[in-house]
Amino acid sequence: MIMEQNYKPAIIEKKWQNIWSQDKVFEAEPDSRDKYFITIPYPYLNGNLHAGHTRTFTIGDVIARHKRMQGYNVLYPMGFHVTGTPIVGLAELIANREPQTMEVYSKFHGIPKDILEGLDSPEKIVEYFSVEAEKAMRSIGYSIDWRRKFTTTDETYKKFIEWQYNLLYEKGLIVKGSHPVKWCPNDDNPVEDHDILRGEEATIVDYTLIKFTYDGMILPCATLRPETTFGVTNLWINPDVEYVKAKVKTDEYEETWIVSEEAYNKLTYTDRKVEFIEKISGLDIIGIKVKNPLTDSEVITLPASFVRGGNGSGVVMSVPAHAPYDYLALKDLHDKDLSEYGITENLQNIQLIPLIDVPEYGEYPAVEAVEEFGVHDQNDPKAESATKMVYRREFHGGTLKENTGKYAGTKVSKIKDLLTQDLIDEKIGEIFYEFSEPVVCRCGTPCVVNMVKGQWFLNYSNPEWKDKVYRCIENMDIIPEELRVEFNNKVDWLKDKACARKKGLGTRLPFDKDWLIESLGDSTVYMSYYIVAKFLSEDIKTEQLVPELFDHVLLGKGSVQDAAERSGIDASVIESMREDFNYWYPVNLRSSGKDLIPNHLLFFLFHHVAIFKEENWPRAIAINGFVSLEGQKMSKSKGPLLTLSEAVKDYGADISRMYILSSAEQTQDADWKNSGIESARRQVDRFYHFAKDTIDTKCTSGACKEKQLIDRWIQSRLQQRISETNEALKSIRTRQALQNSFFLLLNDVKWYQRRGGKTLQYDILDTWVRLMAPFTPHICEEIWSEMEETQGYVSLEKYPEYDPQFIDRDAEAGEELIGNTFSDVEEIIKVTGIKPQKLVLYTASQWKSEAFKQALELQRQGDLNPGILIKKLMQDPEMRPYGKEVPKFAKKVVDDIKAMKEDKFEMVSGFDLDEKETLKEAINFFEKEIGCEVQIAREGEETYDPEKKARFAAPMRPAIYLE
RNA sequence: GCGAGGGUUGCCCAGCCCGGUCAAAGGCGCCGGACUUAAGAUCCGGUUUCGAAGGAAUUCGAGGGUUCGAAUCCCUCCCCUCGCACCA
Repeated sequence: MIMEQNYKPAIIEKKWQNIWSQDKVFEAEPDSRDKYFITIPYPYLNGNLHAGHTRTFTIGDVIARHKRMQGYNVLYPMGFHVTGTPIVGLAELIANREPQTMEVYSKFHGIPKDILEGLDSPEKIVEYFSVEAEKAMRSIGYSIDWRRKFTTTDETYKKFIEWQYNLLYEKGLIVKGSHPVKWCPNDDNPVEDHDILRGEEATIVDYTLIKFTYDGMILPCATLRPETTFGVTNLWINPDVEYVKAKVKTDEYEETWIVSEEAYNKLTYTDRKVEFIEKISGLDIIGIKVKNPLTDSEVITLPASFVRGGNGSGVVMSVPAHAPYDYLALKDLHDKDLSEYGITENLQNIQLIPLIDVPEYGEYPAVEAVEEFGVHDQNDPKAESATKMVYRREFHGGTLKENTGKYAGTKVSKIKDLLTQDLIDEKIGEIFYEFSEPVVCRCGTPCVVNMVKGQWFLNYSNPEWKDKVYRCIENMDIIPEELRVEFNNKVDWLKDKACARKKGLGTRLPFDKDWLIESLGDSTVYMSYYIVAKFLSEDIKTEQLVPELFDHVLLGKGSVQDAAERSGIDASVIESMREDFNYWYPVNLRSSGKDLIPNHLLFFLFHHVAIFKEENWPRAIAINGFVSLEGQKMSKSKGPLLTLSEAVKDYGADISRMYILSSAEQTQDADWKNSGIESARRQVDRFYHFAKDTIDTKCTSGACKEKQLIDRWIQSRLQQRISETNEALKSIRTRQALQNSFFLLLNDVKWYQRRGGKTLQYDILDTWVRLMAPFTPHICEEIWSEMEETQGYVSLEKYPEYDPQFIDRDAEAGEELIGNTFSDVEEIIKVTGIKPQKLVLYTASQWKSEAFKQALELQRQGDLNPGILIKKLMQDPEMRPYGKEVPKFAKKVVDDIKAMKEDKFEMVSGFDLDEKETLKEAINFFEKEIGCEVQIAREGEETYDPEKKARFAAPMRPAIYLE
């Protein structure tokens, strides 16, 4: 078959996809080769695959193809994620013909209207999008082993998930507890982010409640800094706020609390039982003496208008040594007559109690900050700045003083959780949740924090579990390496996670069937399921997937016979499953978008270390950035969106791949632009035409023919491009890889042809096609099949590898001499405006070359300086005749050499060609390019030199005469 | 606020770890030229400023500092993006 005149991606791509599929080229089976198991997170099917998927999946495919060509047995599988609520929600929206959804899914997801209207149940949605997703991934040429695909609602997969959750439960890693959620009292339901009218940004903050006591009752103070309880001098009560006396009951106690009315309402939503007793005025509890439960000291309650009933409990601790507001408020009361509150004592006698040492301040940070900022009183806006400054400095640099007893010396940044836990244990403190800002539901009702009780949690805060994860990360490659610290931070930050839901698709918790397993929790170790999945197409029934089977296949527990007996599956089949697992596991690389770091990837690690032996823990994680569309964020539910299939339809698979791979590196975000992909089209086109030209002219390998300087040069260059490409792919830098394998190499090829290179054209193509195959596999397959001396699939060929024997420093230095000389000539022509009639190039005379060599030699020995060089040169009788010029030349040479970087120095000192001969070889090139007669001469020889230019010649820098 | 990443020549971005050939790779855009009946594609050149001999001057978020020498190292500041959870 003859290659088409013009590059027609659609035809070529379809053709090769069919051939790969028919020939099962990417169906991986264990064999004697080393294996490489690469996975990317399966897509969630509430829409079609888009440009974001295109990036992550294509990166995965490039690595898979690269490793495969490097001789690894590569497994790149794929499945579909459908568990959770969004698909259920989408089905409802479609069933209700919700206008925006219908618009977005027909316009951006490209679903024909009649089909879209039929997608009114979760099952139909899953069916439709799984078919579309597979079609899309095949259309872009991913080298996926499709025999292993599955959907997370498959009954067989549910068996696998049940097995996993039972295992975690047995290991005590799933525990029951309560957790706070945003709650609308009117709807009597949790509010999700899109149900929120105001306060979308709000987070749930955990305050510590300190139980001050008075006359058998409790005045709880909410604080974010429980350690300051040691420094409390008084409490603040707002005389204008309504307070409530109430009975508060938990499993452990029954107490009487006094809190603001609003706080009382909030308490009714917590996991405490509260019973209203009576309303009281703030006035009633001002001027009383309460007991600090931590220090047992008695402090007075004082009036303060800044206390808000809606904030915390409405009772506030005052720590004037460290809180500017408290200090200011207290100072304001100094001269006030408080007899109306029944307070007669002199407040000036209240002593500030410092409890934190911080380098920036002395005894009383709040006092210093107030002076530093020049704050007048508590209503001065500068009070806020002073507060922030004190808090920040204390949090980062502060340690607790002696008066904090056993906590003395603890860093402020570490004290909160520690102390709060102790307070809870001693029953003098509790946790109280509150929003960081008010939250209002869509229905207009202010939301509260509600405790959901009896919730199942994955016990991620378990320190032993975390330690294993840290160890796992330590032994993994994190690509790029800078993110390692981020992973460790996130492990540190991770708390217990609710792992069960009432709504959505998924698997029921095997030990509590009222609950569904949360959808991120069922996607943590499924990479092992790909290995099992291959066997399930045979006649294995769902019921046969008993725990003993998974125990044996995935963990090596129990005997084959036992597993066979329990499951009723042939022992031989179970044995192959086990062998396959042993062969493919662990995961060599999981490549993913950066949005999954704090969730999926973390859980992926946690569950692996919990379930598998250390030898089966993941080996590497790679991270890539997002994709935007012409500068706009994509959105599945609102648009804009570019689907994978639309990109392939409009531009072709190879061009789309090339574009997305070259537009951004690693964690950088990519912006998909029309103008960008248009130019990618032209690039691929150039490659096609170079190949076509080579094939049409029926050239064959010139490897055995005699080589010119330029041939040796391109061979050498090619090796560098190969080396750089392989290096870049090693750390998943696809942009850098393409930069070398395509753009820079293309420029090299252009120079090669311009310089008249011909002999190695076929050999260049041979290497180039293999080099490009992971990126643009279809066009490479097509070219490969048309080349004279090739056979088989380029997808399975050997990837080019760096071969130092082709590195040719002489040729590179020679070409550099020619190139530099040529651009110097061009610049002279440009600056002078001369229309060249004749060009003479004078290479440096013998003595200069000799001096240069000696200078290089001295540099190598490490003692190059002008003095030594001149001395050494002048000892040489051959140099004597040039005695006047030597010192000046020597100085210049020394400067030049000193400024050289290592590889430049290596290249220059390795140069052993005769410059005159080198330029002579390129004389045709100069004549063609400059368009005039060219002579090459050497300084000092009898030659045409009307303007005495020859004397400016230096090694690697010939003098130039133009007329 | 906390954590992570980033600000380079019209744009996208490489270089920064390991200071010197860095006016700074590559791509895009734009300008000019060649080819062509023409357009496109392709190829060549230019794209901070000055320059009638291959040169020089000023640049790498801002300001300081270290150094013979800084886009690269140190300090301070400004600005941008992302994550902060029970949602996939």
